[in-house]
Amino acid sequence: MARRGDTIELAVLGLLHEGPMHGYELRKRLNLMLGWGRLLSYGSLYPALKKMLRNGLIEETVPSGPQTRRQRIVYKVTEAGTNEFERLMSEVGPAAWEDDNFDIRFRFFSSTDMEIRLRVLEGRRSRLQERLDRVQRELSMTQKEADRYAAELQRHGVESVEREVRWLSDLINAERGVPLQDGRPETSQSSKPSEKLPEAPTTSATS
Amino acid sequence: MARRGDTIELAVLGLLHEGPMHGYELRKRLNLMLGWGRLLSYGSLYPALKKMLRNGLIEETVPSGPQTRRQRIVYKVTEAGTNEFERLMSEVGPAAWEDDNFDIRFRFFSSTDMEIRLRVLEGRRSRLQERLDRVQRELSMTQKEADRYAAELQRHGVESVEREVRWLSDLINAERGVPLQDGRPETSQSSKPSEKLPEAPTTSATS
DNA sequence: GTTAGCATGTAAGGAGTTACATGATTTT
DNA sequence: AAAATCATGTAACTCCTTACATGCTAAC
Repeated sequence: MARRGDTIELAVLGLLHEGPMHGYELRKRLNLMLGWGRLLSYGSLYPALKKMLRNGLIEETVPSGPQTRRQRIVYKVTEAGTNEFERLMSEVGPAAWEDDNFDIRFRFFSSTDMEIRLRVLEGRRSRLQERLDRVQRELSMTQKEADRYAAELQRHGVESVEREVRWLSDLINAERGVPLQDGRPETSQSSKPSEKLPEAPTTSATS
Repeated sequence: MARRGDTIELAVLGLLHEGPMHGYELRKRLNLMLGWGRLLSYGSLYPALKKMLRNGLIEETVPSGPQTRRQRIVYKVTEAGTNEFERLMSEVGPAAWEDDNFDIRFRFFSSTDMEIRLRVLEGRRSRLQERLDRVQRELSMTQKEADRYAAELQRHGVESVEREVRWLSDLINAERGVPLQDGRPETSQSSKPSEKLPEAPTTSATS
């Protein structure tokens, strides 16, 4: 389970956990956090919502009060939905450290406990590290890329992934409660996540 | 035209331009440059090659010399393929600055002239800038994101895109022949592409 | 001899985008 | 009055991934 397709589901469950919402609103929020890349289309959001309705993960209510705007369908999580959300969030396998999937999970990290958080963070880090190693290894076997643009692309790519790895390391240290950690002094100006963000409510919302 | 699906086609044409190759080899190289993300599967490469064969963009030859390994099918570009490659590379519309598409184009920048390069680079930069503006605007409307992880994700996302924008700016300056440019002094340690990489062979390889 | 890597393919299925379709409400 | 934004949805299509299927060669 937890294949790529469950990404939207996880995100929707997480967002609805913060309060009932209608589709349009959901899409806007999703686009704000989803990968900074492509936008989520209605053509994939609404069918996903219908599917979740069928599976009983969410409920729809059409508010009959004074309608400011057009009829809006407000969704909220059911108990089954909460269970499913917790189940999905506690999956720590490879699927959990895929790009989009990781971002969503991270966004809702407050809903899991530290153990899960650490596993996901470390999983993602080692996945990125592998990628880096593989590229660097294969790069040394091939000739030094005569083309300047190809070389620049490669350099930039490696640098980006390295930054990402440092970011993850900082987060892992913060989770473990390491206040600032010495680290390698030359790269110490890397990121330093907002505060320290260690300890956090271990309670997963079981309302 | 130039929808998402043409990305593989463009990449294959570009690579074969640097010399004939068989599928397995092609895949390896593609994976080295393609987005640093997901790997390209055989299930999408081989069908793509077949399609290009049908369209006459490439030719296959089974080398009958001493076979070290198993039978390998070596592909090379046809004249039609070269034309198509040049046509694709000179498209400067929005599709050209999509993530993967941009990377591929950049990789083969040597095959186009500076005007095209500048348009693609600037297009991508403004696309990223838009994204940044939209997020920052919507962020100021919503409350300040109470959740620490949500906030951290946002911060990191913004920072990454900002870095990308600086990278593109440096490249644009380099293209224009600006040696180092003053810029804002605090962010001057940003990237500085390998050399200056201005001028480049305007000749597109016409076999 | 058996595992690992080279090498090429096909079939089924999933996920999401594009384009279409509709209509209310608010702002200019 | 027009344009923009809110709001929900469907159908067709494209693309890619997964899993399967095959078989050679090199290394252990």
